[in-house]
Amino acid sequence: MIRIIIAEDQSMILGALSALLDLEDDLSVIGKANNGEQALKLVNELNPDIVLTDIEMPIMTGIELAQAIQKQKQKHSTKVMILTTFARGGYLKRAMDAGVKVNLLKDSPSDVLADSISKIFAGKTIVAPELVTEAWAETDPLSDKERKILKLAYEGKTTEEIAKVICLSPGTVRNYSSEAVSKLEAKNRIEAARIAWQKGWL
Amino acid sequence: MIRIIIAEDQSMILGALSALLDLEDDLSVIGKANNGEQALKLVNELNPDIVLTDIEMPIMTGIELAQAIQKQKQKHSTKVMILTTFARGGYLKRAMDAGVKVNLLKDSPSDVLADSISKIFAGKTIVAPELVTEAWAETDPLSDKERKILKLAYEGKTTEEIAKVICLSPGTVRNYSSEAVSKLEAKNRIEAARIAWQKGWL
DNA sequence: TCCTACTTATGACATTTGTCACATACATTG
DNA sequence: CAATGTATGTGACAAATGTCATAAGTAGGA
Repeated sequence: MIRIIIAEDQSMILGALSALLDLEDDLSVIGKANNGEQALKLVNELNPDIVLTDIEMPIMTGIELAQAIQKQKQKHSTKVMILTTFARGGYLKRAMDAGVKVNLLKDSPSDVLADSISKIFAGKTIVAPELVTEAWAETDPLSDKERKILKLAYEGKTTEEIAKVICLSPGTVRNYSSEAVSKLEAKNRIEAARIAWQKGWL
Repeated sequence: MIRIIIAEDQSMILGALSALLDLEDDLSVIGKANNGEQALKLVNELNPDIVLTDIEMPIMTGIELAQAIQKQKQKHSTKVMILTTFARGGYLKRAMDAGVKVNLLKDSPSDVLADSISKIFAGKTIVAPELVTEAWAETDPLSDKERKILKLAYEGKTTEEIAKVICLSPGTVRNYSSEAVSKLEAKNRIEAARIAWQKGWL
């Protein structure tokens, strides 16, 4: 019997996933968490065979969770598997297109889980964390100030107001905002803010 | 046996939900759609008992779907049920106006969901308690054009682009946007868009 | 029919943004 | 020290946005 902990912030999915996986004969969901932090705690308490985690979660992301577990691996033998979609751009997609076998952990527990997952969700798969860190490396090009400025601009604040909030001159605020716009290849700061927002950078 | 169609743009949730509901003895998921348009087509083909839909979807939102179904209700007896993550004031009112029978949050446990479905089937109306407090929020003061303009502006589109999309002159677009700004007592169209968005008017 | 309301449009003007070239100050490093 | 880099600021100009007065066309009601 493979003992599993699931981490996923949307409780609808969390509930559904655990209910469905529990139906499988050789799988048992022994813990559920809404973010990486909770999951980490559960891992240390329960020492499961596998942690199945989403990537985007508040407080502690799936990637951070994977790293934390990796760091203390002498304490337990838990493997981290990341639940993801093919649809994402970048490295992972290219790897998939080239027919690379994504499930790097070639042991039977992860295979069983992978099978179950693909049975349940078409188009979904689980992968080893090492892969995803590469794939997710579309890093935020924004500086700290740029990020803050976009955020405030997206709330409808004027340049003056933004300047006051972050203690810079209005001119400098415009310089940074202009920088951000060109980095994100947007037409104006609103579009830039939207792009950054969608990528989860704000 | 209650026959259900599900509309939801996140395929993860779509899959989980339908698998889960299919487990119930008295429920049968007969169709899945990624947006309101697909759902509407399926409704007309399959005449289900219940459509379970998300609100925010591309092409056609859940509310628009509800309105479309309400409009042709003599053709079929389908009931609409809305499942949403973020309850923003104004949603409920619009949903009710469109004859929706239920509003539920996505993080209600799934047995509650299944339970609700049966009740809806029996003709009852259910609303998530979280929504009731916001239920009688102010009515949307925006005209149709104003709403559309704010929406597009919030995506970072320029006046010119907006004008092209909705087939008006740039000058008129600016007039409407100015109108909207003063109606919502905002400083500029971005702030106006944000206000409207928060109230669930976009 | 006339009146009114609504939609769409224009022009003029002020304000806000976007862009760029260029300073100034400060810290780091060779 | 001199050289370099980074954060910040200024000024000037172009472009986009916000505001307002006003007008043409259209539809509906009295």
